[in-house]
Amino acid sequence: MEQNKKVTIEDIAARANVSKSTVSRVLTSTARVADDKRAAVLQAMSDLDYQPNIFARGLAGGQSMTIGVLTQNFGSPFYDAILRGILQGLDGSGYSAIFTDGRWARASEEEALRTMLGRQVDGIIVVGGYSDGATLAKVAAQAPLIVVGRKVAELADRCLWVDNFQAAYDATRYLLDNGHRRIAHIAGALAHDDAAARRDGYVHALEDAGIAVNGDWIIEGDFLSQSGLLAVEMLFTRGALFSAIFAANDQMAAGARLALHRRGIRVPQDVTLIGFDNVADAAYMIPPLTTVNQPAAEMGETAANAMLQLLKGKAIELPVFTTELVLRESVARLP
Amino acid sequence: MEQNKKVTIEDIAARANVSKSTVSRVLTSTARVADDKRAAVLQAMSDLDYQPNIFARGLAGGQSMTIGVLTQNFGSPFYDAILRGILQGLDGSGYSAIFTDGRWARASEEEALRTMLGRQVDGIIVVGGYSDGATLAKVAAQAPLIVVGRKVAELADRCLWVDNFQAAYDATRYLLDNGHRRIAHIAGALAHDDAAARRDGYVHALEDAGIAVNGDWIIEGDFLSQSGLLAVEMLFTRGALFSAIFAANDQMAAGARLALHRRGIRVPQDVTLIGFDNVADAAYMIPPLTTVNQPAAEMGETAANAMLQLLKGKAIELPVFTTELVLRESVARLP
DNA sequence: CATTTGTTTGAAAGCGGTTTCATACAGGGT
DNA sequence: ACCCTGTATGAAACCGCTTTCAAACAAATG
Repeated sequence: MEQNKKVTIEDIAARANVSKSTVSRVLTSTARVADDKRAAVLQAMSDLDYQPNIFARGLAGGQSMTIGVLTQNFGSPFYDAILRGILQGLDGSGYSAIFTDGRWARASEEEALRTMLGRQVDGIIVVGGYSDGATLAKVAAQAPLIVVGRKVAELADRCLWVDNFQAAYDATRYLLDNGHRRIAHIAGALAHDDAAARRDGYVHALEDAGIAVNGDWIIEGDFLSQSGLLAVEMLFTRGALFSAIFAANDQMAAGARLALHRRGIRVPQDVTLIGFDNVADAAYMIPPLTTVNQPAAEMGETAANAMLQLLKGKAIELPVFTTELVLRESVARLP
Repeated sequence: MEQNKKVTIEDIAARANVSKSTVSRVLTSTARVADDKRAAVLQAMSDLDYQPNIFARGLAGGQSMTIGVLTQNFGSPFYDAILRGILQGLDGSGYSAIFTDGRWARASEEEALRTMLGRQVDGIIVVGGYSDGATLAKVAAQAPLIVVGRKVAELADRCLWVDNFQAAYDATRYLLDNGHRRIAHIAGALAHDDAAARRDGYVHALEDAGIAVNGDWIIEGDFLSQSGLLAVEMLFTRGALFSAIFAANDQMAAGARLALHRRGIRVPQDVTLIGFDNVADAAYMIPPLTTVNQPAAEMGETAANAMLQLLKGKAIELPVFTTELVLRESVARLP
């Protein structure tokens, strides 16, 4: 059952009465091969259930047919959606993805990048992360690089991102339009550019509406549910009398929701809640959460396709992804 | 910035005044090397920032230092937790993981397995999936194989699983102990062994309690939230007067929860709800969901470690993972 | 018919490591 | 001294495929 140990190109060559070279040629279709020989080779390959050895190929051709994906915090709904999109986009291309987890720590990220390079990946897709522009630029010099979910100044044309500032501004604006004036914000880890941009969007929307921003009403979380819960507790401790909360992501919104629930505060009748990301679960929160949609899977897929283009040596033009507010049931209109 | 194109073993050899062979020896530590030469080699390697070429190594040594992970439905919270565990377990071992998504379709699964084998992965970890035992056994003959989250008869000693029957039995039993007699079940896709086992556990618990099982009260879902919602609608359509619902996973429980919410039915005051998996979000549902915990990340990590053992040629002894009921706030005690 | 041009094909040289095998050398024993 | 062992090292073969290079042959040109 396993003596089919290794069928090599040579076996195929022998069976088809041609040389290795010819077999290789039909394999890579880099040169014209007479129809009959090509047929013979193909036949032999299927007869012997031939499977080219990726390593030999990689060694000789310099192509690994592998693209490395650096992700953070594997298992978070938003990033996973991006990853799924990447896998989807790579599907059928002959390229496989190898994942490494940077865990939101600069050191492991750089380590991960090194490993990938050492594995001769043909390209690298970086999803989020903290690694600085200079580091990424250096990596980009060694292999095609695409950054998704983040904007890096040094690599602007290789980044796939959404305008977090504008999205947060719009979300806040929506709250204002619904009559809310006392709006608290649960920010993400502010070391994140995304988190900072969202906070800024919130701040500017308030300012533009002529509302004084109260620093006490902005609590920094870490994007995890627990921090959303804690943030609400903190707000109460500070005596904040808010009518609405804008959370920088859905998970924190869920945490906030629970904190409110524990105090018997109804959403949206007593307090309005709005999230960010539109992860799958948001639609099943109680009540279903109004949130800002980021087309995560689509971004991942686009990243993969762009990478494929890059590998073919073509130029790429990255689209700007737009967010949109998904209206559900967690926002109340104030009289 | 990128002319360090390729530092090869030969460069190291030259710089350290030794032969390729010696360099290789210190690289793989397969043979004794004089201390001074070893030092010289090490020095040269760090001087030149040497990074061995994985492909050359794989070709020559037959080791790819890669382990393939076949997953399903990338992005589902439960499976992602397992994947995270795998990554964690592999960390620092020198092995990297390459992921492929089987999408819960037999055909793509087999396709994925083929690709992995073609990529000469050193081992394969299968997470869930439908592929039948015979297929997996065949794969196992070609590379070390570990199956997690599923029990395959042909490969019993290579499977990491939890006793779904017992877990479901216990969960149902818990409901019974709390005075519930009218318990509905939202099953997973029954083509899944897991889903079937959970359903059976539910059925047996009822029978053992002398309660007649009503087929109308068992609705088959597909493990996604939406199906949980639909299931509840279906139950109402069928006129089921249940006091509790046991959902085969947390996502369907969330869907069910929303359906109840829409009808103004309170949980747990009016209807009790219990889930399965204990995904991260379960603790943040409204109310926090009582559910069966499966140590997903731990299972993943164990799978990775077991794989590492297998690759070292050691025998493995897979632990049996136990589930436990996580008591939260979605279950009410009936008088 | 000789010569040029073009196309298909095979031989052979890598790609960068690992591993076998033989050699050189240092000790040990008698 | 002489032979036997044992060990560190280098030379060379090899892993399976890609790719250059040149040869062989066919067709086209004058």
